Order: sequence, then structure tokens, then C-alpha cells
Amino acid sequence: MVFRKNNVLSASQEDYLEAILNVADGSGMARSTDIAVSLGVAKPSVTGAIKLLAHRGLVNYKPYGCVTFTQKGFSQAGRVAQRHEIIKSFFMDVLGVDAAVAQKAACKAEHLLGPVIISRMRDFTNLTKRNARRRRNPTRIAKVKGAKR
Amino acid sequence: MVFRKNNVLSASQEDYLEAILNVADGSGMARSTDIAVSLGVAKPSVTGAIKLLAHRGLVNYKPYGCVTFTQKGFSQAGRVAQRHEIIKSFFMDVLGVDAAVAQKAACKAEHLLGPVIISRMRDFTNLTKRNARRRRNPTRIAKVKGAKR
DNA sequence: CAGGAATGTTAGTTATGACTAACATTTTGT
DNA sequence: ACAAAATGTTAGTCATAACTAACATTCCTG
Repeated sequence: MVFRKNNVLSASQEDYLEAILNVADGSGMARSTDIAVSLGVAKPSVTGAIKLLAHRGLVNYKPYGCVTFTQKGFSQAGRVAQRHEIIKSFFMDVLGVDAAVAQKAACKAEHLLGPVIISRMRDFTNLTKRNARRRRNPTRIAKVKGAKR
Repeated sequence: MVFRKNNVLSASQEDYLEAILNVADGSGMARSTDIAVSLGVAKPSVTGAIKLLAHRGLVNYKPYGCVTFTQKGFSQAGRVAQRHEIIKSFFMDVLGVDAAVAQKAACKAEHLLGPVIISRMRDFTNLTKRNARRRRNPTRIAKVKGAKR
């Protein structure tokens, strides 16, 4: 296993971070097999990926032990998960595609859309939802003092 | 060079098809060096990719000659370029990001967004543009008989 | 039309990230 | 507590897709 210096996470590495976050789900620790199942890869692939993430200081690796995040790793994983959520919501709430399609597309798009597009998507989703609420219940919002139109 | 049977084009292969289309620009034939420059890769990478596309029946390859599309390759390249355009326009006209960012993101997203999302993007862009026209010139459209509001 | 410049190819290498088979360790059920 | 099951690792391989160095071909230009 040779490690090279490169500061940017690959799509694959981001996927692993995200999977660890999902699998750990609050407990803060993830098992190798669960990660493998979650990503649909074989166990040895997980070992390799974890070692790489450990080398980058994003997770704590101990042979035969559970994987835990470092602080840096945790915040990085959070950012990826946030991007995922924003994209998925945008696809669902703005474009109106169904959850499964949105989920799948978000998994791929989260690795390549930059901050500008992501933030526009977030704004757009919020706007769309706000408008939807207003349409459902126009009086309630119209009554709010000083509501921007 | 070993060729394996797999019907789906990789992102890289789609990039080459698109580059050939852009470089050929009507003439229908593309030179290796121009493709290399267009994609920012070295010349030997182009040779390899072209051979692969030729093996799949998408382009005609003759050593030291220009590359031309087969019918199949031409329509496939067209579909990729169309996806690219739809995504780019969506990012620009709907999300309002600038051309350079939209272009770059479209280059990557075009390989992974499925038909459902692409078609919603197209509809959305058209709708947005229509509305923009209406806002610019309200009377003309307001006069149309039975226009929905 | 000869010879250098431009263009294209071959051969061999590297990086990433998956896989399987076989082995090591840990956990669990009786 | 100990054997079997579950879990994790190592070693070796494969696929994709890039790269460089060196060689081959084609093209221009004097």
C-alpha cells in the first residue's frame, strides 16, 4: 500500500466517508462489513479505503477494530452528506423526480458539483418549498406582519 | 490493447465522442492532435481511445488518418452533446450561474444524470425562459386569446 | 524532391480502485 | 472454554485510463 500526497478527496473516498457516517448513525463507530454492504463493495476494498482515510487523518484505524472519525474526518463527512441532501432535495422538490431517482443521482453528483451550484440549489429548494406552503395556506402567511412578497 | 465486451460507454469515452464532434465541427473529421488539445490529454491517450471507439463501431479508424464518425457514433455523440447543452442551459438560465461554471459542471454531470432528470431540466429551462419573455413583454402575451395566467 | 517539422503510434509505466482466495482474529453459542 | 461462525486482513490480480520516451509516417517548404 503506497500513499501519495494529494489534498483532494476522490469520489470514492467521499463515498466511504459518507458510508461511515450513515452506518455509524450517531454511535460514531462503523464496522467494516456494514460499510461494505452499504456501498456494495467487497470487504477488502473497505480495508484499503479505511487505511487511506486513516493516513489522511480522517478516521482512526486499528486492525480488527471499529472505524471512528477524527474531528477533521467528521466535519468532512458532514459536508459531503450535506451536499448530498441539498442535491437530493433539489431533484425531488424542485424537479419533482421520485425519491429513488433523486437519491441515486445525488450519490453521483455530490462529488462533482461545485459550491456555487450547490448553494443555488439550496436556495431554490427553499424558495420552492416556501411557495408551496404559501399556495397551500395563503391566509396564514399573508397575515404575517411585514412578510416579504 | 485488449477489448472487453461492455455496452455502456464510460465517461471518458463519451468525452472523446463529444470532443470529436466539437473538433470536427461540421467537417465530420477530426485530427488526433486537436482532440488531444480539446480534452487536455496527451496524444497517445487519444490513439488508445479512438481504437476503442472504433472497436465499438462508433468511429472509423485508419492509422495516420483522420477520425470520422459512423452513423451510430454520430448519433451517440449527438445525444451526449444534447445532454451537455440541456444541463448547461439549466445551470445558467434556471440557477443563474455564470457560463464558465455551468460549462465545467455540465462536462462532468452529463455522464451521470439519467433521462428523467435531464428531461425535467429541459422542461424547466424552457419554462423559465418563457416566463422571462413574458415578464419583459407582458402585453403581447396578455392579449393572446384564452392565455392561461 | 529531400529533409525537417508536424503528426500519429507503440511500448512500457503508473495510479486508482475494484476483485478473489486464503489466512488471521474476534465473537458467540452451547 | 472452546469450536464454529462472523468479521477483518493480506497478497495477488485485473480493468481503466492516464502518462513519457522513442519510433513511424505524413506534410510542407526551400
